[in-house]
Amino acid sequence: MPWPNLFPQIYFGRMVYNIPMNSPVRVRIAPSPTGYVHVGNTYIAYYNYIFAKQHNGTFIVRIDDTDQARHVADAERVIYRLFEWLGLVWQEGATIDGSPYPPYRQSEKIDRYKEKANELVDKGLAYHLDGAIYFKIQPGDPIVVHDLIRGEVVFERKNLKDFVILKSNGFPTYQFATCVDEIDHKITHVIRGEDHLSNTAFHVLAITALGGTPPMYAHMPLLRNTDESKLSKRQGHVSLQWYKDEGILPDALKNFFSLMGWSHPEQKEVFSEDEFITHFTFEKFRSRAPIFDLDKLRWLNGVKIREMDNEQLFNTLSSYYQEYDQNAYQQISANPQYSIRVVGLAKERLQTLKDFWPQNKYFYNEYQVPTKESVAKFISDDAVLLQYRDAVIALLSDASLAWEKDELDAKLHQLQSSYGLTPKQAFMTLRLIVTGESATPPLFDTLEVLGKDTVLGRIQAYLP
RNA sequence: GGCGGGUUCGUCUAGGGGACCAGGACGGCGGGUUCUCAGUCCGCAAACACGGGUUCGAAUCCCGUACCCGCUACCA
Repeated sequence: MPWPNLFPQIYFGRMVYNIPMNSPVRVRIAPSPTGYVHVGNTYIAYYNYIFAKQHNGTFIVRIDDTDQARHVADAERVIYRLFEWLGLVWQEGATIDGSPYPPYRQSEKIDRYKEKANELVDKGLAYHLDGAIYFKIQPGDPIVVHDLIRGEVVFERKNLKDFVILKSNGFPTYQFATCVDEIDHKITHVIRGEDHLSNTAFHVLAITALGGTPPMYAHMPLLRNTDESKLSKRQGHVSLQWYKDEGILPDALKNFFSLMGWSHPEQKEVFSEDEFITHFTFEKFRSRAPIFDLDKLRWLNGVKIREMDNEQLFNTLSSYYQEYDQNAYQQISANPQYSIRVVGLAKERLQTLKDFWPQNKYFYNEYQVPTKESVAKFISDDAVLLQYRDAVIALLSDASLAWEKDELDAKLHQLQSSYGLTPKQAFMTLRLIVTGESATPPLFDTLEVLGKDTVLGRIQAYLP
């Protein structure tokens, strides 16, 4: 058994406990299976994932389930499913066969923690008290931890108290289990929330006492609500599931995460994950806790939607509705070629995937005849309306008319002026009758996509 | 209370002694495009927490103060 390394090392002329290692990067995220995935943890998970990817390292998912009371059945699967949705790919964990340092669930290594705690007792570095095991803070120099984001953080030992590593019920404390896992999993960089910064002195001490080399740390700021409090369930949308349900794209969420605390060297707001990876560095990372701004996320989501080509977007919408709305899914997927054209028109008006169906269902079998009052706002005289309607029917029924937007535009404009109607009167009326809506894509594009049969059918069926 | 972290437009941020009467983005407001809603383009309002230093010169460096967050659990 190697004697533990109890001494700090010289780094940049100072005694620090953690020094950069030459070994390949290994990072981890340690979610608790509570039944939902917190968006703040996801933010941190993303930076772990990015950092690993940037260094051709390993991203590990470890399940932090020592807290039996909070354990929810299936909750672990929820984590994996949502991480997969976001595109966070991990290389090691309970789900990956052949992962080299199992187990990856803390609940499966309770004996290991116990054994390690007893080892520290044997070495005189910890002691029994009231049935628990305490780690002894030895007197000595201040503990200097090098943090990738905050620089050197100094802890005086006199401000530290002996801490419990093994509870009297035989379970390890979170603090201790983490330290053992950091060593067992050969973690080189711990990227985690700022709420753990104060405890880092313990971690560094415990890891050193256990014979390990403390990893590099990066303590990320905690996301906040609009009132600047820590992002909580009560106020914001903290569940990752919510973002998925709303129809936020993984790319948009990730791009948004990368804008919180970090900024692109060219001040770009919209960029890809690959671009983020090529430019990212913790040195330029702000330690201020950002407020999660849903408006900007929505804007970004709209931009990402518009960046997709029509077919790609159609596929994305199709699988979204397959999960969330069977009726919409059936109708959208019944005729992909048609839907792709609809998507082309709908695209510029979408902020989220969820917006698509309510905004565009009149392109399918969900047409609602407009109320008399809504049409009367544009043409109030029934006789005029009927005349105009019949003229439109005659025009559109003409077999020699090319069913194409420019042609429709030209011919319908001719008709509109010959009837002495303003463009607004003529076209809003038509829009209302054909779509049932007052807000749609440009009228002639809409007519073209809807097709002659549907358009004529709806106009003919309309009675003032 | 002690300890640790933080503080530039409402929000995300750029900036790190003179290039800053502080730049970009979201949101807001106004306008152009137009048959609506969007999109897009143009423009406007909007910030260096406070007080002392250091300096010819401070958003930037130093010291205090205030406020916010975290830790201070046999929670994670």
